[in-house]
This record gives sequence, structure tokens and C-alpha cells, in this order.
Amino acid sequence: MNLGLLLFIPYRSMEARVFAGLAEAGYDDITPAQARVFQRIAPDGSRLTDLAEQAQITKQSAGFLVDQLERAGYVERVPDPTDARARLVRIARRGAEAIPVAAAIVAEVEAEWAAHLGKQRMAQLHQILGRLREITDPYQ
Amino acid sequence: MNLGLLLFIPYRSMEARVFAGLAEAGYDDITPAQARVFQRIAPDGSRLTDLAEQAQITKQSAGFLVDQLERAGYVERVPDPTDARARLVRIARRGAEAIPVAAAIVAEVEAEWAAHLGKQRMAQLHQILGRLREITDPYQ
DNA sequence: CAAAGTAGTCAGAGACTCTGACGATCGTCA
DNA sequence: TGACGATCGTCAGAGTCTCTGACTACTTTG
Repeated sequence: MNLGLLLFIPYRSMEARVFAGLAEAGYDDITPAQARVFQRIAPDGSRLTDLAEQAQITKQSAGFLVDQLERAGYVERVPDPTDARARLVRIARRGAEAIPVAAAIVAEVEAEWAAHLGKQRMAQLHQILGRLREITDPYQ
Repeated sequence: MNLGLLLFIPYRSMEARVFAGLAEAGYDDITPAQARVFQRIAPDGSRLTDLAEQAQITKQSAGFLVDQLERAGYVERVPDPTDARARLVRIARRGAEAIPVAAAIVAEVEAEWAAHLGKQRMAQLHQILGRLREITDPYQ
């Protein structure tokens, strides 16, 4: 079986679990597309252009998604002190609150996977995917 | 780093490579969404409902995508001899021609990955993902 | 200080997905 | 065998996400 599909299947499973859990915890106003941008915001804020590049979407699409995240209270935009053209997208109150909820679900799913695969295979998977990232992630 | 994202990165890389190669070979009228349905058509044809279930989309969405694949000549719809309500979606001429092209690109990408990881790790990756599929793919 | 480049927005369009409702057909159980 | 619930696929309408192209404001470079 094609390795692409083999990677996609657990990815989708993880994503579905995280969104189901977030929705259950009251964070039902965030979508996968928004989360893929949100996930890439640096601790001290990121520029829209950088987020777009990392998420591999156009800056227009990123702007559209950040607008929604901002309206829902997950992020805020502040002027970039080093460049008057730019603004920094930063994680706001509601966004900061959602992060540990999502992290807990990820940990739960990873624990299930580890239970099925065994700790050693789980560690191998992590390590191999890390190495694979070296040649498949242009923005690592 | 979160395993979900770690799975997603090489998946997206593979997908992008396959679509770039298909477009270069003249198959520039197929989209990722269409391909995710196309990929799941059984050798002797599949029902729309089954495709929708496997791709985890609604049957309306699957119908929309199959309409486009049909118009572009990748698939055809024939009556299901065992059930007058249903029709079978089958791979048509253009679809059959595209498959080896896509398979060659997948093989090329997998060879690059094997060169980077080593044959042994590549085999481990395949094996581990296969086991992971047991608990993450409801339609295996 | 002019020219070239970069950050972000506006406008418009297309692709994909969903919910809800529907007619046609199937399978089952009285 | 015939009524009834379930299933197959479609139509209609709406919302979400993405893109291309063009633009303003600001920065960097020569």
C-alpha cells in the first residue's frame, strides 16, 4: 500500500480526535483550516506572511483564517515594532486556553497508539518521521 | 513535536509531488479531492455510498467529485446489476492511463525517502504504519 | 532620493463540503 | 404478498476555504 495514504490515515484519525475533543470542551468554533494556521504561531507572535508560507497557503487565505480566529478570540493582531508595514499575530486568551485541552487529547491518542504498537515501535516511528521531515519540510 | 503534524508533513510532500508530476504529464484536470475518491475505486467498480464512506465525506460530496471525474473521462458510471437503485463507479480510459503515471512518481518519491532513511528504516516505517492503520482506519 | 522589493488588504471567482429533503428501490416480517 | 423501514443516489441551497490579480503603504537598496 502507498506510503502517502498510509501516512494520511493516522493523521486524519488524530485530527478528527482532536477536533471532536475540542468541540466537546466548548471550542466548537474552530475549524481544521484555522487550526493549521494557529498551530504555527510562534510564542512571541508571527507575521501573516510567515504563517502563510509555513502552512503553504497564500497570504490572502491566511488573512482570511486569521480574521476568523481573531473574531472568535483565539488570536490578536498587534503592530510589529520593527516594521510598520507588518503586524504580529499573537495567541490571545481563548487560544491560550485551548492549547492545553488539545495537548491533552494528543497525549491521549499517542498513548493509545503506544499501547497498540509498543513503546519501542512508537519511539522508532517518532524518530523515523523526524528524519523524514528533513527532506519533506521546507520550513523546518 | 506532535505526531499528527509529523505524519502530515511527508503526506503533503508526497501529494504535492504526485500532483506536480501528473500535471506535467498532461493530467492537469484532476484535483486532490477528486483523487482521494478516485484512489478508492475497487477494480470492478464501487458504489458511490461506499466511496463516500471510505473517503469519509458525505455521499453528496462524493457525487459532486465523481461528476467531475466522469466529465473529465477518468471514471464512468454503469448500472449495478445486483441493485437497481445503485450504480457502479468504474475507472475509465483516462483514469486507467493516469494510474501508472502516478505510481511511477510514488515509486520515485519512495526511493528518495529510502535513500535518506536507509532501507531498514524505510521498511520499519512501512510496517509500523501498517500496524497503526489497524486502529486508525475504520474501513481497512 | 528614486527604484525595487515586501507586508498586507480588497475584490472576485472557483472548489469543496455540508445539511436537509426527496423519489426510487430493496429487504424483511407479519 | 404486501406494507414498512432502510438504503441508493440526487437536487437545492448555503457555508468554508482557496486561489489569482491588483492595489496601498512602507522598507531597503544603490
